[in-house]
Amino acid sequence: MARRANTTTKPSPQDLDARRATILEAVVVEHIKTAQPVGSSSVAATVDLAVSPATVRAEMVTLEREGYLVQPHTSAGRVPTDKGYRYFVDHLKSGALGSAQQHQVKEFFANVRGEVEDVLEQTSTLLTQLTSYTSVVVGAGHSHSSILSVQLVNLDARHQLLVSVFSDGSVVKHSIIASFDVTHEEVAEASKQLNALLINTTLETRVQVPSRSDHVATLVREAVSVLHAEKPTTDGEQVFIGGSSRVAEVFQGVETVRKVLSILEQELLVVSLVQDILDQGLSVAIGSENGYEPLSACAVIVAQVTIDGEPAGAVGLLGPTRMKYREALAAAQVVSEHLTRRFGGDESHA
Amino acid sequence: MARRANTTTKPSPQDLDARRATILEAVVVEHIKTAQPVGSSSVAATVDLAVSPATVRAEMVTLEREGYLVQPHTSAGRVPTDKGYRYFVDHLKSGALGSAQQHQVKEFFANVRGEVEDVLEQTSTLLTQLTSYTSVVVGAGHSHSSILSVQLVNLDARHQLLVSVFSDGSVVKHSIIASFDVTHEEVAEASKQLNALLINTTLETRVQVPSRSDHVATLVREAVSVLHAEKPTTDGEQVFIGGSSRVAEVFQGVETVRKVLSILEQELLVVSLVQDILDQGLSVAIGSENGYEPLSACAVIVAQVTIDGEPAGAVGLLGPTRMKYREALAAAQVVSEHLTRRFGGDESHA
DNA sequence: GTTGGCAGTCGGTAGAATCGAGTGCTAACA
DNA sequence: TGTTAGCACTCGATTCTACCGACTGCCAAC
Repeated sequence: MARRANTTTKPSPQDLDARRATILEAVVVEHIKTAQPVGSSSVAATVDLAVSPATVRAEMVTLEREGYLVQPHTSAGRVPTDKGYRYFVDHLKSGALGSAQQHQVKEFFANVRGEVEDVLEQTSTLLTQLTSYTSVVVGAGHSHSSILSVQLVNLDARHQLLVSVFSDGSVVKHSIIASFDVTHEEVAEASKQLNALLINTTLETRVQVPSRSDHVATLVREAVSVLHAEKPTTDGEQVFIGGSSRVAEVFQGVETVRKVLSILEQELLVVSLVQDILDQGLSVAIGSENGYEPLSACAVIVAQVTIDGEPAGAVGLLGPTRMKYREALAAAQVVSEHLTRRFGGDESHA
Repeated sequence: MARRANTTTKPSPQDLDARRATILEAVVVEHIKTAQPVGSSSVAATVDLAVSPATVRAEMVTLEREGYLVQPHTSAGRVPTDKGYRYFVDHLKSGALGSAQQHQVKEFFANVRGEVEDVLEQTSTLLTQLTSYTSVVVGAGHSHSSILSVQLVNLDARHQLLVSVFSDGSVVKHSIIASFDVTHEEVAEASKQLNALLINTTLETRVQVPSRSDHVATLVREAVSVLHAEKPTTDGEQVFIGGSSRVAEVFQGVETVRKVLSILEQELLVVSLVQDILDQGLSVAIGSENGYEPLSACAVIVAQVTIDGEPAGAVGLLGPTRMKYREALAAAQVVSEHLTRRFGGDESHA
């Protein structure tokens, strides 16, 4: 399934001449390593093409004309464009994780305990440690889960708490403010009716609420409406971001750092960013591909997590366009597989 | 209560000579405004002391000797030290919020809806908008709250979910993995027993668990132990950080930005930072006062939120030592009061 | 005690000179 | 035709110098 990095459909990967491809790759690799423009002689040296710098130069002119490379200025080496990185990534043979890191991942998943949320949060830390990039872990919403139990609890006569448990193990609470004093008996009765009404439904199911105007019926109506009003938010998606300080390590300009951070602050935006990338069928979005101008200096890697074959979240990594794609892809891949295994088909989630 | 900014007890505010105090204040104000070292003539101009720069100079020498000011280098103006800021803050007449901002706060609290967590999170955004600094909102843990209800829910035969509702309106879930298949009847029975056992206790109460070895008793024991194991974490404290991107606006060095961000990433650390400051009886910690070396370029402002007179959280602002103390203090103060009012004595929390 | 005057310090900036990495072009070569 | 060596050229980066200007500290006069 992951023979090579998942690719695009749109910039049909019109294969480059073999030599040109080699040169492009060399430029990308070198630039990722050094962050400097790379020149023809350096390429000629690293690559086993047995050609002179002059020839490389000629090819680089072509590559530049075709938009894979740019010169920051005359008399500098070349730097890959987004298109250049794209080609590189599309033709990247997926590598494995270093064995130390593989060990770390195994170790981690063998030892994490706690609720799903805790695991996801810690996973984001793991990802950031593995790669030195900022990580994003998105947990799916529960809009498709069915309700296992709802319970109304009296905080005091005027305040009730509706606690709903979903089949995916998530628990949601909603405050209800009554316009009249509510007795414990009424709460208990409302709770009972709510259970009868809602168990095994999903948030998308429309239910028939009682139209009477007594206390209990009013409570029930209120509870159902407040529960179903859940949707407009991110429909329960959870976002965990790890290592935002890595942003400051990886970009040199304070202004870039600021822009990227302020994107990361907006969880809804992060969710849709990840979702957009997945929707495009990509596993990597490079520079402008991600659609957010402030992130044009970034590349984003995503890998989906599935439960019973259904998409149920994703892990992501955010770095500079000159990120270490192979390692980062491997890390995202491996971690998402582990998550899929833990929460997916089998029942062994601890 | 807030006639002047809450002060220290330790660096006994040995009052400075009135003129020196004026000069120090002028330096601080000017430096906060310009971020530049400020020179004697500039001070002489801004201040109504009717003295010449030379005199100011003489005083500044004293102030420097006493540790309130430093020169970045010979032939530069002076910059306040932490001690200088401390004096300034201790003698700051607390100002009011600008009327536009006052309006914004009122508006905000008139319109926020949703659960406590949502309100706190949005409050952190509000604070950051009011001040342009990074904000921290800490919600108290529920270790002192009593349990209103516990419920065990069957996810499947081997997995149960313990859902606990506390008197402060918080809801906590815990997964339980059974080593045997559990029937719905057993879960219901365990649930009943748990309620009998735990209602009106707090997490600190030790309870007598059944010692029998049947399924129900085992479930009950497991549930109680998992619930009481809660403590080691931050005992349920919630942290919301708003505007981390402001860090990049406010500090120029990427390295500083990185260090500060990586502190902010560690929620426990943030909680104890805030707690430490409150424990010292401070409302502002300047530079090294906060005890974290990476934050030595920062000042932290905190204001407590109380419920029924009991400390129940705090709001904080983090900026550079040259932050706009008056405005930031006012903002923190006002917001914390609004929170206190909302969640505190009266019953109007919507 | 205050002040004007003055020499001295030192960072910051502007300009010139230099360096060197890397290019594009061209002519020769296989 | 493709490849290569050679070469002139470009242009950012670095270094150096000179200089300016913002301050200070000190001192003598008020």
